[in-house]
This record gives sequence, C-alpha cells and structure tokens, in this order.
Amino acid sequence: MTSTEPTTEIRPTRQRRAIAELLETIDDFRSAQEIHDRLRTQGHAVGLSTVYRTLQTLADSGQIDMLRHESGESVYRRCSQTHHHHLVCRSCGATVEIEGPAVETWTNAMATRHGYSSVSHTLEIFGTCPEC
Amino acid sequence: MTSTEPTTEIRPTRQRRAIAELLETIDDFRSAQEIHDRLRTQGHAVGLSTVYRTLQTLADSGQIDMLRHESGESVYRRCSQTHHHHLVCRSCGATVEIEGPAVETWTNAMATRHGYSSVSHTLEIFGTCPEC
DNA sequence: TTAGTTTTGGGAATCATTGTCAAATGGTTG
DNA sequence: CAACCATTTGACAATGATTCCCAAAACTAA
Repeated sequence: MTSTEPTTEIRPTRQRRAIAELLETIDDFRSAQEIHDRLRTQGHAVGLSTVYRTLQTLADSGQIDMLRHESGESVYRRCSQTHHHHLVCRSCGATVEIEGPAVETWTNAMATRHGYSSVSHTLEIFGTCPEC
Repeated sequence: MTSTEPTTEIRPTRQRRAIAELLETIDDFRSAQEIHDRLRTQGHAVGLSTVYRTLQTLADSGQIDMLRHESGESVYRRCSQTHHHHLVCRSCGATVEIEGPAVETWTNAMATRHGYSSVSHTLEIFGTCPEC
C-alpha cells in the first residue's frame, strides 16, 4: 500500500461476525448485556468487553443505531441507514422506525435561530405497543 | 386528621430549602453532583443522598426538569411548567427552552397510528452555543 | 415535653460501562 | 509452511453515577 495514511485495519473476526449475524435476527433494541447473553446461549463464546466494543464501533460508524432507554442503559439495533427516529415499546422493545422531515427542519431552525452550531438532536417516542 | 388517606406529608426542611433556593439561581442543566458541590461550597451541609432524593422528587412532581445528557448522566434545572423542549449547549450547559406544538401533535399521531398507548417522548437538541 | 413520623447522611452496595494487559489470532511476507 | 507483528480478545479490575440501608436527627402535632 502506497498510502501514507495510518490505515487502521479492521479484521473480520469470529466474534464480530457472530455479533453482526445476531443483530440481523433481532428486530428490537437490545442492551449489550442481552446481546452477550444470547450469544452465550447460542454457544458462541464471546467476551462481554468485546460485545461492548463491537457495538460501539458499529454505532459510531452508523451501521447500527444506539439509543438510551428510559432506564438509562444503552440499547442497540440494526436499522436502515437513512436518518429516522423510533417508536419503542417500553415493555417488549418492539420498534417502529419513523421519519419526520419536518422535525429535522424544525430543530435546525431552532438551533440556528439561537446561534447554536454543531447541532444534533435526539427524539424517541416510548409507549406500550398493541401486543403488550 | 379525619381523612383516611395515607397523606404522605412532605416537610420543608433546611436541606430542601437550600436545594430549591440554589436551583433558583442556576440557569443551566446541572448534575446532582454539581449541585451537591455548590451547596457544599456555599457552606450548606447537605448529604449527596439527600440531593439525589430531592431532585428526583422535584422532577417527579414536575417542579423541575430532568434530562439525560449525551454522556448519560442526569441533569436538572428549574423550568417553566408548560410542556417544552430544550436546546442545550454541550460544553457549558446554557439552555434555551423551546416549544413546538407541531412536534407534540406529530408524535402523538405517530404513536396512535401504530397502536401505541401511554405515550411519552423525549426531544432534546444539543449544540455549541454562541459563547462557546 | 412526648410521641410518632419523616428525613437525613455516610457508607456500603449496585450496575452498566470502561480500562488493562498478557495471551491469542489473522494477515502478510519470505 | 514459518516467522513477524499489529490487531483483537477476554477475564478481571476499576470507575462512576446512582441507589440502598438504617440508626440517628429533625419535625409536627397534641
């Protein structure tokens, strides 16, 4: 490689594959610990640290979504890549992705109006789903 | 008292007064620990547990607002009683209350459309304020 | 003052998450 | 294949915010 960039290489390891595959089969937001438990149950030996690390990396790169549950713990879920928000069931975690272009416009306008920069926003809706 | 209700009485103690008064002088969202530090600095001897307890009670009764900072810790601030959202400076905590009737309508509509009940939502905007 | 609650506070306990670092692994090159 | 080396792993320790515990202190009403 002739590039001078410090190409931090990312290796596709057994553990990372297991986590990615599991995420494909889950539709709801789950905590790192729950994901770790499932992996263990399925027979995959993966360390908890690794699960945390991997989920964080995936979240940082935008490959999965992370949000804070009302209880305060972080939960993760594979999602569509486009910007969206979530309607999450408080008891079972069932999630619906929702889009609201108007909200984006509005939050940006508000921030600009008050001179705020580097703006980000969080918008989550919690409720009890039909099943629960 | 002839009432049969278990009237949980709430006493105006020195500590609670100190916390309430301090909150009056603060305009930004602060964590329980920061509030505890300030009280100590000002010479008020108040236990950390008490600060946590009191802030929680105030937040539960809607007398102050509580939200989770991006870092995950809970921060508090006295606010107007009407429903509103916040534009918070990531570095100094400067806060602007903002209202968005449209957002309320929209979130409720979304929840109803998907059959969710007991709906609540969180919407916070973080950014860097003009000063920072 | 007395009696019966409520409240306090200091330290232990909890719990999610992060840090540590030696050992294991994956990729590459010869 | 074998040697080399950066990346990754995982068991365990450490952190940090928050809650729990409970005997002592403070309130309030009578």
